[in-house]
Amino acid sequence: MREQPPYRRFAEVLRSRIENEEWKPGERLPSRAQLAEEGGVTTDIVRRAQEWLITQGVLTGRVGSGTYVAEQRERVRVVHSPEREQAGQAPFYVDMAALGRRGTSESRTDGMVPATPDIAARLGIAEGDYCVRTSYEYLADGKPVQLLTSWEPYSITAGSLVILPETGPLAGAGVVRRMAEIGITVAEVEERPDAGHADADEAHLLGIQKGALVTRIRRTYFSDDGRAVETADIVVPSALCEIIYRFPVTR
Amino acid sequence: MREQPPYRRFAEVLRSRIENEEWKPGERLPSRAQLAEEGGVTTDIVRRAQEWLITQGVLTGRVGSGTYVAEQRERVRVVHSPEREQAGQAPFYVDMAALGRRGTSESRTDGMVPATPDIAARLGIAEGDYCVRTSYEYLADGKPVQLLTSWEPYSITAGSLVILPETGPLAGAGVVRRMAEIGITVAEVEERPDAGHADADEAHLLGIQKGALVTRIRRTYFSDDGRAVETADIVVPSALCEIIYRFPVTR
DNA sequence: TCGAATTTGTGCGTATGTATC
DNA sequence: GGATACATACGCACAAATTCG
Repeated sequence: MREQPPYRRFAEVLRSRIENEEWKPGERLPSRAQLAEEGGVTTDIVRRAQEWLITQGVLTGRVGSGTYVAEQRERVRVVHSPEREQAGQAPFYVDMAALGRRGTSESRTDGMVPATPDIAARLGIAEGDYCVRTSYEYLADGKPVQLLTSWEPYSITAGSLVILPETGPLAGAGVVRRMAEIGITVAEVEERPDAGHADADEAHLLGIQKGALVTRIRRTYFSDDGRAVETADIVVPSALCEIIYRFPVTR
Repeated sequence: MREQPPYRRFAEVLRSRIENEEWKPGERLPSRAQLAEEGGVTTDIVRRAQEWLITQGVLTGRVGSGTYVAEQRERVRVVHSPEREQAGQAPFYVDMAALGRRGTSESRTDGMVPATPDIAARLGIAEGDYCVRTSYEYLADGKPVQLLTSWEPYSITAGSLVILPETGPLAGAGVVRRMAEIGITVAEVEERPDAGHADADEAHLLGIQKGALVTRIRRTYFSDDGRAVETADIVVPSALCEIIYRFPVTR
């Protein structure tokens, strides 16, 4: 085993000082100049050590302010299972109720937008066909933990009371319940998770570091006649949410 | 919108030259010195541009050899659904059969190992209790696409013929089938996907870039009496595999 | 209210390491 | 074994954001 470079050695020094609670979660570390001085290294070594610990989730940096010990918020467990989908409310609220947390959301319907090639393929409609797009920010105990953007084909809900997902008596009821209202039975759900990094906007909305690991889920609901009735992009930050799929092994 | 830095501008130059098929997938680019010369930039700008395109999946670097246009292999679709689990073979082979590809695997049983705290918690056994650990490398048409390490409590399979997963007549049969052989009914599966990066070993085994995005799945099978009978760590590289969860919305 | 000082973040060039041919 | 090519580490300069007087 070869020797560790200076910045990694200094990172371990910082890590052990944090583990000894010299600085507690949420507290600010001394400036790079001070740490470099007392550690007998250059400020650049300190910077790289902090960079490394930031990617490890030990520290967080705030430009112009300082470097802080990361507060490890408990990860919210969201369980994706057949049972969760059948409740008369959006899946996220089912999860929060199960955890004894207060689940809320802020939504903004962007109105009708033409389908991009990707969205058209996922919904099985023609490119340019209109969809109702809605953006959500899901909060657990008031803190954001997930982002979601959904698209519904205009042709399905046109003229009905549920055309706008988050207005009227069925706000927050979830796709399954809302579609049932207009005579459509949602029978199946498909989720395609993929690893990715948070962009600047997502990081800002979620209160996490830019570039932090996220799971992006492309979810599509299908009716009993096989038509796609809704598709959504879900951003699940690894630091805040734990995703669990649970289903039976049929026999 | 502010101006792009030089390395990003040069990255776009390279990207457009690749899109114009000046260099085709799998081909080697000129050396950094040559690209820098003809582009009127420093070799460092070329290096950063290539680094950026590597993270974007456009290029791959091979130390000592050169920088190559990435060959975008078709992503293998692995569908995690209740139905897939009931077949009498390992889930991966079911996927490959559905895709018309040749699914194979290489495995190595490490024998009995004491359970780490994490594994013990997942299997509901005491820390230090013995498990049979087995490592797999799954191949599609001979190329590696997934890594898997499984742990089974020794207490469950002790004395039976299925104690070693990949020997005997039930090699490759999958956990559900093997447990059935010793009178245990596997009733439920739980999967916890999380975003991550490939370490050097994983990258080497999978033939991908170190640090490439992967989804790590912690999978556990439960018997009908609620006991955990197997748990596994699965590494799914984003560039090679597309994960799909599909299940009914029960009613 | 505003501006200067402080602190973190980004970009770049050089030197060195390491794998390949 | 030498030459070549990419990868890593480091130091410096400057930009961006915040803080505080």
